Amino acid sequence: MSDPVSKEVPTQRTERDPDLPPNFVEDMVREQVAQGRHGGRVVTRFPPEPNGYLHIGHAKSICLNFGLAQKFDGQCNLRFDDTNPETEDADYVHAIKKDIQWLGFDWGKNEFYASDYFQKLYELAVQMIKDGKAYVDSRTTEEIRDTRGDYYKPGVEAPDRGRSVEENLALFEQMKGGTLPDGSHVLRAKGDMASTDVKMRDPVMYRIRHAHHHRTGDTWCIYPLYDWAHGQSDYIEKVTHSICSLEFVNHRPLYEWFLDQIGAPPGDRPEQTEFAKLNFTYTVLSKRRLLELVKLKHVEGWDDPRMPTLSGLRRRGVTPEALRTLCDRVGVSTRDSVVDISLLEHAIREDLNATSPRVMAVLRPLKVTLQNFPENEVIEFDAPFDPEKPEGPSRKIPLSRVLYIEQEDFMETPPKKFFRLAPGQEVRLRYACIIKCIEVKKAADGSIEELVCEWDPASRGGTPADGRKIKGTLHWVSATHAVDATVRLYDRLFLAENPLKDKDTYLEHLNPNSVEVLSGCKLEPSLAEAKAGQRVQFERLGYFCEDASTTAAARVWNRTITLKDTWAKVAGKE
RNA sequence: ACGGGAGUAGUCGAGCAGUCAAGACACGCGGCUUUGACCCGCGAAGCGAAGGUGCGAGUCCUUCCUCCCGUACCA
Repeated sequence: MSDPVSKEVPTQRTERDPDLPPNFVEDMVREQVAQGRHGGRVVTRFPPEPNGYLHIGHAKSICLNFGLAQKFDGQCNLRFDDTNPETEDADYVHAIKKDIQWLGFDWGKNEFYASDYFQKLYELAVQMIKDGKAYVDSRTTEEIRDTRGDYYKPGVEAPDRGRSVEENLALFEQMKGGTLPDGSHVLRAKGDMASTDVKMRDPVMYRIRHAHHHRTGDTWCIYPLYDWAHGQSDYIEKVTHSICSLEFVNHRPLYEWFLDQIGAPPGDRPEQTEFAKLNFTYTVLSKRRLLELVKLKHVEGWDDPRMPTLSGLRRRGVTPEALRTLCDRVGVSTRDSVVDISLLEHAIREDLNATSPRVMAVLRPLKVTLQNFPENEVIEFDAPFDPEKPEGPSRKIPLSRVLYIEQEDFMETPPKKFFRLAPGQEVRLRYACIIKCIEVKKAADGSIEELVCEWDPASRGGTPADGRKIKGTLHWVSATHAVDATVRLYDRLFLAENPLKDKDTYLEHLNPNSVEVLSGCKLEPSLAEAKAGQRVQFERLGYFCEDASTTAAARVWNRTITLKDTWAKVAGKE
């Protein structure tokens, strides 16, 4: 991440950035570092499970964890929490790594996998058994569940809880050996079946699963569960700050208890801190739901531009800078929150506004013939890519007798304050000249087919010679020079502000018009050379990004986001 | 009913007993404009409730209310 200040003044890097909201995690770490806790070290980790794609919610965690490491000269490990081979896959590993890099973070050599620690975890578990702290329970899942009790009633201890160390050791060895069927036994820690904290009622540490693991293959048939694997993995990696989302607050006592059991020294072990994860209005952020959208083909894949996944946002044209800025702005707290999607949209527009070249494209063409413009003549106008820097880079824009304007920029009987084209009205063609509509040609069905206009040769460049005021300025493209393209207009995927209000019917809130594909769009000729991934602003329309599927013969652009449209708001009220 | 979290404007979110309760987005009004964009002004809007302790309370105490999480051999 660009952080010129910390590079120039490294000694101040741990101070609060006055331009950004402070957050309690950073404040906590700063204080601990000042006190010399963990020897002043800061080691965080981002622990994705490779069973789905990363989404914008993960971006907050990534920014927090990697950001902390940067601010405090520490380290952030990328650790794949791959303890459930039935749902995980190497393809996800690749996608996740690509997304993190795209977001702008680098884990260097610190790429780890929970599966790297299977042997170590196993040895730790054996020690637990030897210490009389764990036992093999040979009942069914149902029996175990039925005896766990509930919120008001304590659980009852398992009959197998009293097995001897030798018997437990032998049984656990058999579980690992591969001769026992899935589900026949589990290894449980001896917690407290009477605890009011249900999580402490003899938590399961290992289960038998004869499943192929994407990294360890068939080496193991017993797999550790989250509560056992996660904390110990943090400890093995010497993580100092294990930051996770609010739903894990309930796990913290167990997290600490397991660390106690394996003898992790109180002064030198990872500490779990929870924060509120990111949620947005009109958005669904849960891997399970996102997977569902993909499988049910409501979208075209994990990287469909309508998806809130990092790969979808990338394809849509959103910049990593915008996402990082957004994460900084929303702050970090312990309060369940749902951020207004407009905050994201603003961050996207803000960055794109500062970085996108301006070009012209007509999405829904309306033919305009300049009656008094000489046939076969072409006039080229110089137009800067950044209108705020007129002397900067520019391109030539050709004007000829026939051109296209946007259909919605003409109205036969315009309402008040319609600063666009109408019969008898004048309007400016951006960077070119003033034109006046003198005739409307219609098809047999009454639809408008073509506009006949007159241009004012004395207004070259768009400035009328007599200084008369021209309120409206339209974007346009010369017909003979236009580059044809397909443009996909994206809108929000869900119509409801809170699509998951009723989790069973959330698909009913899917926006049937979340994508509109327009073909025959007319791009200005400078875009003939554009490459996939190129981001631009089509003036007066919005920010667009050339899609990965584009070819010279079939150009495809995606609309990242529209420009704010005050006129639409005004017109909509009438 | 049990355990654990959390309540500051429409949405996020500063504030940690003592200026008129930051800032951002959204919203409204106005200005500027060869993008009805950007930008620049201005405005409306808030401490979940009730008690209590302080000269003084979002800030401390008590009670109440509301919301979230928790009984997976998922993470």
